[in-house]
Amino acid sequence: MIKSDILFSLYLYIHISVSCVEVNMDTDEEGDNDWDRSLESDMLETGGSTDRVTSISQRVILHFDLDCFYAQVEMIRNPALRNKPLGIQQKYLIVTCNYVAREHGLNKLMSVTDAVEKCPQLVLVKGEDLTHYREMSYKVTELLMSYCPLVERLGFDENFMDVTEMVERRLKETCISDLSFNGHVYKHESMVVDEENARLAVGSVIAAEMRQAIFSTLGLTGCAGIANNKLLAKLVSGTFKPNQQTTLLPYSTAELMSSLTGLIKVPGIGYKTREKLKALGLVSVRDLQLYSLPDLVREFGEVTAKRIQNLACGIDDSPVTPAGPPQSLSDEDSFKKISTLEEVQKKTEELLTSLTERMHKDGRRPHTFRLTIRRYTVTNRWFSRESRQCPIPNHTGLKITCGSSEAVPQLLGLSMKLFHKMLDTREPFHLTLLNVCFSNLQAKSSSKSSIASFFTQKFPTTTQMTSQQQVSMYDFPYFRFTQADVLHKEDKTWNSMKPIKHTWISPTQELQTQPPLINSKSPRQPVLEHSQVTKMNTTESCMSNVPEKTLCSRLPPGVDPEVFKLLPEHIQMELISSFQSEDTAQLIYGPADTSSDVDPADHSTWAFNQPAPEPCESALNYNRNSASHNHELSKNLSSAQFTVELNSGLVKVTESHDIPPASQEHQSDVPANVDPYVFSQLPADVQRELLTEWRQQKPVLKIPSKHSHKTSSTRDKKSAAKGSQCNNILKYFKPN
DNA sequence: CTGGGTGCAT
DNA sequence: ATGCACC
Repeated sequence: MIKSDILFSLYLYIHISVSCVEVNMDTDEEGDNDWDRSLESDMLETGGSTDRVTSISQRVILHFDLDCFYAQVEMIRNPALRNKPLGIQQKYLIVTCNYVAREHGLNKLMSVTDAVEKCPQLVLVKGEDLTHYREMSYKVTELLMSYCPLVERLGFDENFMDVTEMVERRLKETCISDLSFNGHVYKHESMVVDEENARLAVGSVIAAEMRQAIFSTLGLTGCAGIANNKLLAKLVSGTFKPNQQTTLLPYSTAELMSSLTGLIKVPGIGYKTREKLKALGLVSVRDLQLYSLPDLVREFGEVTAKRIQNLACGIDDSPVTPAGPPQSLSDEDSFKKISTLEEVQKKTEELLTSLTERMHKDGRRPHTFRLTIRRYTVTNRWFSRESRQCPIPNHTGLKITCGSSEAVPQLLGLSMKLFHKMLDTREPFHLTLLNVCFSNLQAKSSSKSSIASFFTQKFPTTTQMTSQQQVSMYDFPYFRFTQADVLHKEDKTWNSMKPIKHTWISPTQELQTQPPLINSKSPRQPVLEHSQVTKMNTTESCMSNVPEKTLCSRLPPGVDPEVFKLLPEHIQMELISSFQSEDTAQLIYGPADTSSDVDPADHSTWAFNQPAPEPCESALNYNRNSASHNHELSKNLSSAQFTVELNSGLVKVTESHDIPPASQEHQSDVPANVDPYVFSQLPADVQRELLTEWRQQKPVLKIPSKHSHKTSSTRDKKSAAKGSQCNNILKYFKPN
């Protein structure tokens, strides 16, 4: 095979010249195609330089994206909205809408006018108050964290997870022949699990379990993407919507990237960057992949240039940075016009009142206050926010934390001072936005010396508690149960930990008998041996037509562009990646892939991935029968009354006051910091055990952990900073 | 006239 | 400290 020879010489070239890539050829199995596979799996991820550079070093990253999140929350709060077209309105915009509305042609970020024109029956719910969305959002994050602490939030409705370690653990106790992909595999109707893709397959199973957990405990559906980095996981997660999941195999990366219709679709490239790139003549993802890096550096600086070009190639070694409590709390409102000092005062006071309340509930003390305005200008009515900030005096800070009503007037005084720093009120002004923000939040120091407690938190004396997240986890009720329970049953080691799901999410047989989200299809779908699969994809995706000049300028000396051109895209991508100094990659592509659209006929994995509009029946039964009548869904979300008024053919739904929570007479034995619903869902024997423990007033188990992430050193600083506050994260996660 | 958040560059 | 960019 001529092509084989060409590739092999290239492969040798790389081994000789790229020192950071150390593929161990000796351990490769024999066979003609091994070189090919090595390139694929071993060269893409170069992030862990100390790791063995094998496929093992590849991360497994999940991205979760809840379907039309605000709309789902409102439909849970008021189930009557389920089968109506529903739009969530902020000011004049429909920020999101449910899928019934989407059938009428509605979409995100439409103006109310357009939306109502398209769908006169549209039900509108105001969504400017984010309280319920924020609460639900943190419940989702917390639930995911119960599986694995490496969860990063992106906005309210997205979460990344690094489940690499979880996958490794599971892989050890699983036979590859027993594995199958759960959900879709990008651009594949079926995929046989082999050594190369086993980790992603396990990741897809984990993702499905977590989606199921989110659904059965919170009633929310969403999509998931499974890939080797955050960028790709996020990009692939939306391939099948709603309520489905998709796995990206590494060699499909090029195809996924070239399916993007514009640079703005690349997460990390936003409006401004796109405009700058446009000025350089770069419009498509491919344009950016091919562009000269030095020129890009000239425009963006080295760091950004490399980053965005890598992104265009599907390369992203950014770590999953665990969620902590928010680092700032802010509240804002926008409006047509505010032009008098009185209006400013009034609006600021409103904002401060709610913000201060939130801050009080948080428990931490803010040390910095910021006021932001947006002025109306004809030319740039777009952006241009201006802000001034100042330290919060001690006496004010204390009043915020303790909930004193004097806090607001004091802050209002501060606000007006800041306001006058920005604006000469003798001149006329026109504001369209006000924002107040608390930042520099510090956990209130306990009776202990603050220095001492800082150190005990930050540097646990022994190997115990290497992860800052786990410190907070012990204060989180769910974790007390589940981890203690798991440890009792599983011999007190983290490594043998089964997914907490089995003791927490599905405590009853009932729940476990639900139609699983898991792939019901037979794992046996033997079509091709691995080598055949590889070969097939190698030959089918050959590229051509790359401008000669570009090629020559990008390739290292000694590599024949003609030869290089013959390589499949994904190989090229990886090769060029390795040619780059450090971790930068550039890519040479063939003509843009025109088949960017998802094939609607691809229902290969459809059966087990159907959208599930309602939480499973037995979960509902269970909730109805639960002692508290006070489960998550009703307690936190279904407690609003709605009044419907007809208004010029438009149904407006406005929220009235919340119904007080149901009584909790049956939970008298449960400590205040324990969620009765969660408790009620535990197996009876665990309940008894816990009750016994509480009666004896034993302290909650502290669980020594040898759990430590290899990435932790790279973000020690950040983790440490969050760690000092992490006792407070439970304020956000704690039910109720 | 989206709201609320994060992180980086300067 | 402030603005920019991003989701």
